[in-house]
Amino acid sequence: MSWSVLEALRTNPDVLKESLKKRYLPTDLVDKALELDAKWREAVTELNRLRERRNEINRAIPRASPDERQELIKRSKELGAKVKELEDLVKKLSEERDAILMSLPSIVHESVPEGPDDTYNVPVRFWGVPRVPKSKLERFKEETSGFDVEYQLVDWEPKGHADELELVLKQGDTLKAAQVSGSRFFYLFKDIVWLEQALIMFALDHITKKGFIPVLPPYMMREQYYLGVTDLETFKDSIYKVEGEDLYLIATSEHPLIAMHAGDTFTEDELPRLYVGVSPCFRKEAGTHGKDTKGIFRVHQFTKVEQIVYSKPEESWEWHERLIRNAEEIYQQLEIPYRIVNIAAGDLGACAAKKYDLEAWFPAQGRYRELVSCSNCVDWQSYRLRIKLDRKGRREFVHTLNSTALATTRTICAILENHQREDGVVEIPKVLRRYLEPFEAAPKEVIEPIKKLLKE
RNA sequence: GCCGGGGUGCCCUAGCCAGGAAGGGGGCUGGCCUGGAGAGCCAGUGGCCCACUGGGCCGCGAGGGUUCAAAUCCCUCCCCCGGCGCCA
Repeated sequence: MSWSVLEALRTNPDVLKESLKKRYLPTDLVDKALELDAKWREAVTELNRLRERRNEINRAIPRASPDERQELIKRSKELGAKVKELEDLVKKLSEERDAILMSLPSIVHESVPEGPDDTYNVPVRFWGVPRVPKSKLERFKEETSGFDVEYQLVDWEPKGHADELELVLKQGDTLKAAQVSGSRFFYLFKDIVWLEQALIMFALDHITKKGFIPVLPPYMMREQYYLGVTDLETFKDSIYKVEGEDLYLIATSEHPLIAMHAGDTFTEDELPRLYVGVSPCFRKEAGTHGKDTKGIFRVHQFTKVEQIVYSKPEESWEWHERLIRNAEEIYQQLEIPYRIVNIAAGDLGACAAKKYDLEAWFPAQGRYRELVSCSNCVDWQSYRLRIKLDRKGRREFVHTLNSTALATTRTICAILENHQREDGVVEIPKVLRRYLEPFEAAPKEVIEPIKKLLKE
C-alpha cells in the first residue's frame, strides 16, 4: 500500500517533477526527499540489525547463570547506546523526509491546463442566457471568447449585489456588523433570512435525492486532523484558531466530513460513500485585503451545503464529473447563468489533482465569479488520515472528492444581480417556492425594498 | 470540573497487581475435504525494512520516562463508561 506521491517518488520521480513544474513549483524538493529516503532506509536497516542482536541478548538474560548475566547486561547496554544513537538519526531523517512529503501536492491530472495562475484557467462550457448591460458587453465578449454564448442585451444598469442588498432592499447591513465584529461580517434581515433558509433546504433536498447522506458535522476540529485534510498555505490563511484550545473553526464541512473516517478501512462494497454536509464556514480571508470589500460576496462566515464522496480509486474521475453536474443542476434550477472552468495547475490547491469551478454571471460586475469549487483530492487526504480500502487483503487508499452544492452568501449575491428587475425588485427563483410556502412571514415570489433597516 | 472504572490487531477478550518473544474466541479471505453446501481441519487477516523459496524490526489510546528488558512500573495528555456538580 502506498501513497501515489510516495510511490512516484521511489519508482518514477520524473512524473513527480513534471507535476510540480506544471504547478510552477520548484522540483528540487523531489531530489532532496529521494536522498533523505535512501539514507533513511539505509539507517533503518542498520537499526533493525542492531535491535535484533540486542533482543537476542535480552532474551538470553533470564536463562543465564549469574556470572553470564552481568556480562550479557553489559553487552546489551553497549548495544543499547548504539541503538539509541541510530534511533535518533532515523527519527531525524524520517522527520525531514516526511516534512517534505507532507508538503508535496497531489500529482495533477493530465487534463489540467498548464499555467501559473487563474488567468490560465480554461472555460469548458457555458449555460444560460446571461443578461448583459450595454456597458458590460465588451467584458462579456472577453469572458466568453472562443464560445458562442447566447445573451440578452439590457439597456439599464443592474445594481451591484452589495448596493442592491443594503441600499435598495435595505435587508442587509455590513456597516453595523463591521462595528460589532469587524469587516467582512454581516447582518441579514427579513426576506433574505428566509431566502437563505430556502436555499439550504433546496440544495439539501436536491443532493439527498441522489443518495447522499445528510450530515451536521462538528464546527471545530483538532490541529492533527486539520493537517490531514488541508495544506499549510490554506491552513494559515483561512483557518481561525480557538484561543487556549487545540481547536480550529472549520472552513468548510468538507474538513470534518473527511476527518470523520480517519483511520477507517472500507470494504469494496461500502464504496462509494456519499455525504452532504451542512454547516457554517469560517474563513480568515487573510491576504485578500481590498478584494470584494462590499456586501456579502467575500465574508468571514457563511453557510454551505457540501457534497463529499469517498470512492474507489478507479471511479474517482467519474465522480468528479458527477459532482460538478449536481452543482450545475442546482444553478440551472435557480436560473443563474454560469460557466464551468477547469482550474490551471498553478492555481490548484495542494490537495487537488483537478478542480472545476462553477462561476456565475454577475451582470453588474460584467464578470463570471466563483460560486462552486469541485475537487478530486485522489489519495492526498486519505493517505494523511489513513483512510483505506480493503481489497480482499490488499490495501489501497480511497479517493476523496468534494464539491460545493451551494454556498448561501454568494448565491444570494448572484440572485440579487441576475433576478433583479429594473424597478429594484428581486424575483425569487420559482424552484424555491415550495421551501418558502409553509411560512407566513416568508416572501413567495419577489423581494421588495423595505422602507427602513430593522435596526434603525 | 471532581471521584471511580476502562482503552489490547477487523470485532470481543486474557495478560497488568508480582516486567522476560501478545494467548484465546468471533468475523472475513484463501486452501484441504465435498456432487454441492455445511461441519471439520490448515493458513492468512496492523505498519515498516532488507532479501525476493526467507528473515528481521516496530506496534497493546498518544507522547515521554525508569530498566539489560515495558501491554505490564512512573509522569503528562486524549477518548469512552458510571457517579456527583453545572447546564440549553
